[in-house]
Amino acid sequence: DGLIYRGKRLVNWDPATQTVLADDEVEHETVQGSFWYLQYPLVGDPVEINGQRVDHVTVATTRPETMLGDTAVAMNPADPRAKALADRKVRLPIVGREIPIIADDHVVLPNPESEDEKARFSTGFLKVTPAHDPNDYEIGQRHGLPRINVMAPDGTISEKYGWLDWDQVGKDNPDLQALLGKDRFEARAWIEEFFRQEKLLEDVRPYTHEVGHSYRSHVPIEPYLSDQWYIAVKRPIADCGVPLAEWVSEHPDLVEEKDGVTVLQGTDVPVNSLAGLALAPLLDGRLEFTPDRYAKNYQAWLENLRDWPISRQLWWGHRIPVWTFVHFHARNVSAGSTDRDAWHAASEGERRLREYMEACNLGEQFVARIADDLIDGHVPIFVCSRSQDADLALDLLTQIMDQRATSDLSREGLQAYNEQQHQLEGRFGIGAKNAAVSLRTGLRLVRRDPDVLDTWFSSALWPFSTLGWPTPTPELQRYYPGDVLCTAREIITLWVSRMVMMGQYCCGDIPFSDVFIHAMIQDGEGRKMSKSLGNGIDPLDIIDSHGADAMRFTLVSMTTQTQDVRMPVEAMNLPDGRTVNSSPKFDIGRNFCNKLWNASRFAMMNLEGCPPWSDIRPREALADRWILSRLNTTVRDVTRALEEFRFNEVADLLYHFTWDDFCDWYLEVAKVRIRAGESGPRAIVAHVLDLILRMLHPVAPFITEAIWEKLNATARLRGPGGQAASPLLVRAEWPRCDAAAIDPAAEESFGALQDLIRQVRNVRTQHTIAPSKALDAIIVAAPGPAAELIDRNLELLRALATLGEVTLSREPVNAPPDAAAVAGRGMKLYLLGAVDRAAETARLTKQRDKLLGGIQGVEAKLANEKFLAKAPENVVATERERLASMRAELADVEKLLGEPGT
RNA sequence: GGGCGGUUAGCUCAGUUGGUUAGAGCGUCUGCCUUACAAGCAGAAGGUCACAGGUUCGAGCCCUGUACCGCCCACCA
Repeated sequence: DGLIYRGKRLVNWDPATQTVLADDEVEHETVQGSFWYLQYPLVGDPVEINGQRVDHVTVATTRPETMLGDTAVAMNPADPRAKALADRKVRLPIVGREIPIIADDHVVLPNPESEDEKARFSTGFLKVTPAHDPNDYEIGQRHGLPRINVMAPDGTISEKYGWLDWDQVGKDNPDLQALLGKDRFEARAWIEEFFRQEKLLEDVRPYTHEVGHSYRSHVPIEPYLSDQWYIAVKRPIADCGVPLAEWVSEHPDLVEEKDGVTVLQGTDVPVNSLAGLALAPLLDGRLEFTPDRYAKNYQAWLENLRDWPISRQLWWGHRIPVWTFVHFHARNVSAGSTDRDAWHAASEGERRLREYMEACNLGEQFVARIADDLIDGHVPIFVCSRSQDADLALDLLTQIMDQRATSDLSREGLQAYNEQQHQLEGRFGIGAKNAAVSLRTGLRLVRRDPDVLDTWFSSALWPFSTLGWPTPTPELQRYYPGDVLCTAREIITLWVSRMVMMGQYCCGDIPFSDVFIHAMIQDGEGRKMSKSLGNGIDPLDIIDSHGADAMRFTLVSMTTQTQDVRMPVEAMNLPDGRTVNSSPKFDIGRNFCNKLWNASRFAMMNLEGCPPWSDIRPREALADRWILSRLNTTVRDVTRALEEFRFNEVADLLYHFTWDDFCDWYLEVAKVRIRAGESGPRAIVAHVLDLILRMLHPVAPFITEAIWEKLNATARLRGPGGQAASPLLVRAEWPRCDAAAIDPAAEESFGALQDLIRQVRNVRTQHTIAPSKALDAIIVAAPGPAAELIDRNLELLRALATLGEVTLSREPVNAPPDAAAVAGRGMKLYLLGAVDRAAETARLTKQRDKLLGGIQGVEAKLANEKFLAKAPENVVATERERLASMRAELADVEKLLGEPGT
């Protein structure tokens, strides 16, 4: 579609790894640098400005070493000195090159008072180095300045990479000779020293600024003139495979016409450009981010996108499927010929190449493009392969050979290589490498492009290339598009946007509809984890120290909607003797997995031969109704949290349901009843554990799968529809909430029992009564529901509160002497034999004070007429009820305080 | 320079349209090897919700401002 082109541009060059980087692969770091003030002498007579004799201009720079490539000095046309100085020339020190003073609006006028830091540091004169600075490149284009590249790709000073006037300025210049081969930072020091000695260094001022660094090597980026492949991201595509006409008519509010092009509203992004294809699904709501604030990042980036350089000078990666040809015209177009001749020859070459490819039935499968640079005085023709037929496979094999040093090849390998070369020549009628020019086409294959694709280009294809694209495989049809992408915010632009872009372009649809952006883990001090700091955690070490499920559970429980989470890092000794970075955070997951395992062991010990869950009806026991109510509430809430990407809530809900409700309460109740010979609790234990495992499986896959296997064998589980459960948990159905099982009355009643039990336990602690010592008790409960509740659950109370003889009285009784008492929800419990009066008084007093505090608060609220007038009725009613119940409770407590026992 | 997130118990973090006396895990204190589990059980202590204003009957939550920590984006004179 003509979207890929080749261009000589200033790129972000990493001199350490010697590759180009995209804009978003550049990391900006604050650097303590300097401003150097360099004097460039005027050529010819001095000028008078405001009565001052001026024989030089002073430029300010943060990078003195680039002065070797200066081709102009610029000043603002509004500068009062411009009249006298514009169109004069200066002589560049060291180099001796005479360069013009030009006028350009870009130059910031000096102003020591300004808030703009640049204005404070500016002298009004800007050295212009088009080959080594992006701004200067622009100025150079505006003024037709030469681009003199003074550096080699490794960042050393070199005359070999485009130092256009080297023959004039360098040949007999000992200073420049001395600079050759010096690293850019050595050259900086050398040049500073030169200016100092020549009394041309006016000043050096400290300056803090942002400098781009390579995300790979972390060395400062060098803006470098280089040939690279680009993708045009805002170029309209004639037929982009997406039904855009309908989309435009359905979303008139999202588009506008600009210069005859349909662009997205408020942008210069054509709807049928790559950027437009990625942006439209966000604007129309098909693509959603969670948390949604990240959508803004995505949008802003795409709206301001510049063409994407996709070639990289690396070893690993998809090799760019491009061959370079040049055409040798009969008239021997060679060095010295005019551009026009070269272009003509290339057009001729392209025509003949097309003809030739058509004759070989390859015409449909290749695209040729003419680029604007020369090879040996010839305009090259780039051929990009699009197919995977036998001929191309042959090429590919050849190219794989190319990538190895010949010395690495075995004799057989070398022979095979040569054979491939011959076959290639035979098929194309042209030489593959060092081969003669084809007489038939006049074309010479110069080389296969040695570059590879940007890793993010390859990664952009991931959602469909992994499924066999472009072949319409069953996998592709089944799994593309997908649903959710879960990733980190740092690659929203690098990866997410490119996947959407390529998915739209190549498959006509977005690869996923939801993007979940999780937090980034930092160390305990809020720093990014990094190899150089040594504060990172290796997941494989955590698997050794805590286990895979423990790690996963902990990470899920940390996955909130926030931007960062901290994880304290601690060294830890492993049993095998290694010391690794770990974190106490993972204890959460480990302890929980352990708890689950132990609870399952208990269940398994009791489930042999238990009746199937579906046979246990009706379920009358309070504890059963309670745990089933809690279970179904949990199913409902976990499902909802999962659907809304609130992962920490999923982990939290399951943690507390499993540990608090199931283990601490229901299993304790079940123990008592199972020992008493009841079989109901066994089936319910199996059922609850079953659903816990199903819900927990995504968060702790290994341990749940292992337990499930045993549980299934023991308890013969059923699916929600009553059918036999899948033999593997990973394939088992997600539980459904049984709304009918949610039972607020049961939760209320069981809550009352829990309250009572907890209070008794509290009394025991306060009175330092040995936990094993059973105490007798008298419970007073009003006839009706309260008495029923106690009556039906006496055994349970005895077991969980470690009580001995328990008497239930439906009538008030006189407080027994030497009894502690607890009260609540219309019940009173006298704990006989708790004799510590001081402790009892302290406990009850504390309870009373707490109640008094609460009552005061509510009373104040209800005394406020504005509250009564303006607050919703139900809120007022709730407050009234609260007050009543707290008063009743207070009355009980005060009565107990006044009783002889205390 | 532009944008965003955070500041809640000693530590790490929840807190869903503003509505009981703000929660969890770890740590701390007390007592327990109770035949699933001491990596556990039971009980307890611990908070001026960063600061200053404002809106409201009512603010951890909404608004304004300040401070500090951190992240992202932006062409390095």
